[in-house]
Amino acid sequence: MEVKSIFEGIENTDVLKMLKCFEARKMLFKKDRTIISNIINVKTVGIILSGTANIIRYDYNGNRSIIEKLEKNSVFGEVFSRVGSDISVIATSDCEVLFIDYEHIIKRCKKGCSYHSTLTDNVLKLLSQKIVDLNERLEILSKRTIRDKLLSYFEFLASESPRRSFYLPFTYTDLADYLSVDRSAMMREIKNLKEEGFIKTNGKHITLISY
Amino acid sequence: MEVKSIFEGIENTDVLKMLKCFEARKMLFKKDRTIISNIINVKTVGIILSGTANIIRYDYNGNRSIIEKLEKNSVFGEVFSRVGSDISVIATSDCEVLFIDYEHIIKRCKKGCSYHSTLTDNVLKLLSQKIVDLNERLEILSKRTIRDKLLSYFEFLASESPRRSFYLPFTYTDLADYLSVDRSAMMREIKNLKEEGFIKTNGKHITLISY
DNA sequence: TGTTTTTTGTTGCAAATGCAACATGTTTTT
DNA sequence: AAAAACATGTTGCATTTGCAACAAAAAACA
Repeated sequence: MEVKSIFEGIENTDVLKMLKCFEARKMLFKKDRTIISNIINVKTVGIILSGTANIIRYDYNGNRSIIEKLEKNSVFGEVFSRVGSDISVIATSDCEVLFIDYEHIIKRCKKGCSYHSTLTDNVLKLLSQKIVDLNERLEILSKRTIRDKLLSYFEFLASESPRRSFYLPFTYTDLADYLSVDRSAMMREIKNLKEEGFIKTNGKHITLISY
Repeated sequence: MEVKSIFEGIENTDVLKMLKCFEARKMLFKKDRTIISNIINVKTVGIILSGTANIIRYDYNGNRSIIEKLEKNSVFGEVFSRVGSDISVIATSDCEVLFIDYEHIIKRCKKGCSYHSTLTDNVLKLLSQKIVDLNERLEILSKRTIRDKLLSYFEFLASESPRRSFYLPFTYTDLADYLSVDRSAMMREIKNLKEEGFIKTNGKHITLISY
């Protein structure tokens, strides 16, 4: 079910041909650099080949929201956002990004590249995965209280690892932006959760206590 | 860019052949009936052919969340949700739904149906559209206050119509569940917005005032 | 290494929100 | 047409949250 790479099932030699046919561009970004900003408005899809990045947005109050965490094989682009919403994508580690024009993916290749349809299938899987991720995020944000948002997200992180413990994949400051809540209020709630025996923390290592 | 239907670009006679090849099932649902519930766990994708539906979830406090509003050509299914999140899809009007096993869409057709790839392209577009919708929803839910959530959603509705006025596509009770906030608190905030001259309302008809 | 920047941890206070409980109005059902 | 079910509108009050401001710890940098 999982697709390991957008090129899965395609021979290396064909990959190179395809990249040319698609006019794909591979670019490198250093940590903290902007990958795309709201200024660019091309129908281009980006695929993270290595490294990590965040999709972020600032509202008019200056509040930052981390819309999405991107990692290897994550897909992003203006095509997926409504016009008018100004988001940017910032590298959180050095990354390699492949850009392909959306039209090349959507339209059948006139030259009849034999592997085009394999790639389309792979993109389909990556998009499905993205939908799963967005739904996960929605489930968290639709919780009404900070406590429930925290527990919901922690539960998700814990489910990824065998024990009920895990490392926070970002700083507490970023976590607040990811949950769309005030940081100090979130810290207060984390303290409450500790005092009430729901969690234990040691820096970014968190353990869920099952009563 | 917009795909009008999952069958766009495919001849009527081919559509019928394809439906057979895919083992697609068309089903009818009366208003308020459950289309899928958490009990079913098949890797099946549903496509709304006509009518409307909501994806909803109840949390352990009994709070209902409207996760997503589905209309013609909307795509939904368990494949798009993380396991363990128990969502259901409820028809909000009589609807026709087409079910296709995810595998049939993802995998190349061995029989070489000539139009299989056209359908894959169409599904790709529908999924892209779904991602746009989910991002829209995320943008709203990531707002920190009820006021900002309301304005953000109203702005979206207004952008769809030429004037800065529109009809709420659901009841105020449902709106609260869509924004994931308490209904009475939301009503209070709507009153405030009216008193402060940001909006005018007449039942479900709302006008944004541009100062 | 020492300096600067960022992150974590905390608190008081004002504002926003959820909750409970109603009254009233509207729609659906029998 | 009456009854039942649902939606809208409102309020007081307790709780939660955001905001501002600060100290201490940790990390990044020069």
